Amino acid sequence: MNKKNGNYLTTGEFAKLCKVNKQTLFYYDQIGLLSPILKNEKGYRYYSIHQIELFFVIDLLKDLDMSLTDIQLYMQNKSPESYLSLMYQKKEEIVKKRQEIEMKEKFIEVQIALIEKASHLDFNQITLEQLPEATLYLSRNIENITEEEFVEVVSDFLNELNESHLDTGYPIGVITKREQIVKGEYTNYSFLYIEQPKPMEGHPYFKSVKGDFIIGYHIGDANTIHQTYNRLFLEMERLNVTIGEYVFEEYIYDSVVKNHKEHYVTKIIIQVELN
Amino acid sequence: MNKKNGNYLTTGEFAKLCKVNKQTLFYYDQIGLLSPILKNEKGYRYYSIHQIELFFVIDLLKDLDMSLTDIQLYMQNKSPESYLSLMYQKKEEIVKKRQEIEMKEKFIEVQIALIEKASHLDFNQITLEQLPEATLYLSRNIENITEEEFVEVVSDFLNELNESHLDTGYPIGVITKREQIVKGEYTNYSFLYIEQPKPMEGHPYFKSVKGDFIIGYHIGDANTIHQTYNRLFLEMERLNVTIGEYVFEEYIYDSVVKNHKEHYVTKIIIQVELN
DNA sequence: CTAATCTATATAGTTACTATATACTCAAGG
DNA sequence: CCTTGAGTATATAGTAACTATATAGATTAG
Repeated sequence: MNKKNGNYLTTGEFAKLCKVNKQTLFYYDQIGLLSPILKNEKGYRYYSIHQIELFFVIDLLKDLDMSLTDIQLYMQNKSPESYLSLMYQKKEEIVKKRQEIEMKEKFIEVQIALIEKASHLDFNQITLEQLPEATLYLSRNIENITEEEFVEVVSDFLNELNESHLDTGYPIGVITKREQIVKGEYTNYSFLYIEQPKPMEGHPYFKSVKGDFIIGYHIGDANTIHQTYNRLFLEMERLNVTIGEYVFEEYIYDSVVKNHKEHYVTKIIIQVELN
Repeated sequence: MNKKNGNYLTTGEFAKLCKVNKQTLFYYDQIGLLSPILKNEKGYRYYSIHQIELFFVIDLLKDLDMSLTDIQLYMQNKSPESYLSLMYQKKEEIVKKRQEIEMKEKFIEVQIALIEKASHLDFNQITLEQLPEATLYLSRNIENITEEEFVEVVSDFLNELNESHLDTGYPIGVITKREQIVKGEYTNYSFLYIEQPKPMEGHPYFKSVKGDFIIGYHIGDANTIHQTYNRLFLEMERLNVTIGEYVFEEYIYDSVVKNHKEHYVTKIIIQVELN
């Protein structure tokens, strides 16, 4: 019996249809997950085209993070009823997975937009700008907070971002109050924030900002940031503006795109009042 | 120096934020992929919250099937430019991935609908039904075809299904011509087909069917199907209808939901002419 | 009839974790 | 101040699901 009456596929052929390595099919046969419908006396395996549907289901379940052991467990006791309940369960999982993919797609788009924008900036320029309304997703207050509290605030902050399907890709920024800045306490932050172009209605911790801002860029590690603040203060004096309620800092280039801290770039946005 | 001035996270804390095993972070540090920004004299690791963005990028790239070695290769020579081109490339990949997920979601929905429908059928009933127009995606002709040609036809058939983003989840059916059926050659098929509720315009190999059909179900292995055909012929005689041009066969229950061939169910749809 | 190409089994290697064993460090309570 | 329990560290072994390699037999094309 070689290849029988036509409608049979060898391991190599079946592997090609499944778009998978031949060894994988040997492996599946070995563990008894998917065996050819017949083996001839020489040990040659022959698959039927209908088996591709079973392979497709296995592949789907695997994609949905089901282990081969668990798949086999299902396969050993399959029935239309158990298949149906499995599919209902996997339907929920795949919806979640699709949403995650969509968030990641959005993340990539935002990253592209941000880096494109950054490449057109002159980091030596200090500008006075009137900014339109922008919405920021805020963390709880982090002033004079303990170690454990800080961890919890950050944890809640990031989890909520995830669970509410908010936009990701924007950098985590920090907000410092005027009183800290004038004391030279540049790292005594009050809030963390992430920009949200499309905020969800009725969600807490959103802050809208607009008005006049002095914008400058600090190149280098955060511990030399006072130098850049001093340059900004000089410019503010020259322009006859005074510091407003809040200062915002966000990374333009960080460890994601630069190898050395000396090349990191932080955008500093100082709220100001015109006199 | 323990935990420094607050804004540092221990390995365990950072792991929790990243939703990942602590060991994974040790491993990433070991291979130099993501190291904490500082280690104290006791070897304790301290991460900054900003490092979560780097972790997120690593996680994203990993999700898009990039190996840790390749990610590291990128990380060793990163720049805004290379990051940008990487993101453009990954954007294409994630779009493809989303489409695949969407197809699989559709597959699950179709499977649920089919099994739900099947559970309401009486497999002993033979019915004469007038079916509305249905569209079938057809393979090339497979009559008297060689082994290699058959493999290629099936391969092309399945590939096109995939590449054209056609609906999946419907079973692979077979079409047999009247002349074969009357000779008792029930396995000399002419085409493979898959139902397509929403066919794409201008696509070749689509066949629309409607009219009168005798519908019955064969329970058991394909090699005993002649028995069911005989039952169907008797019923056709009783109803005074004669066999039309084509006969369609498709699995209702197969190896995906049943363990034994004796429990497989094949739906047989015989085109008929009323007299 | 022979060479190229397929098939098979057996075994070792790989990736990215994951678990375990052992030891050190630290913060909190009695 | 001491202890206890939780956290940290390293080193090493184990795991899942392949994937590659080596060796040998079978089949097919010219």
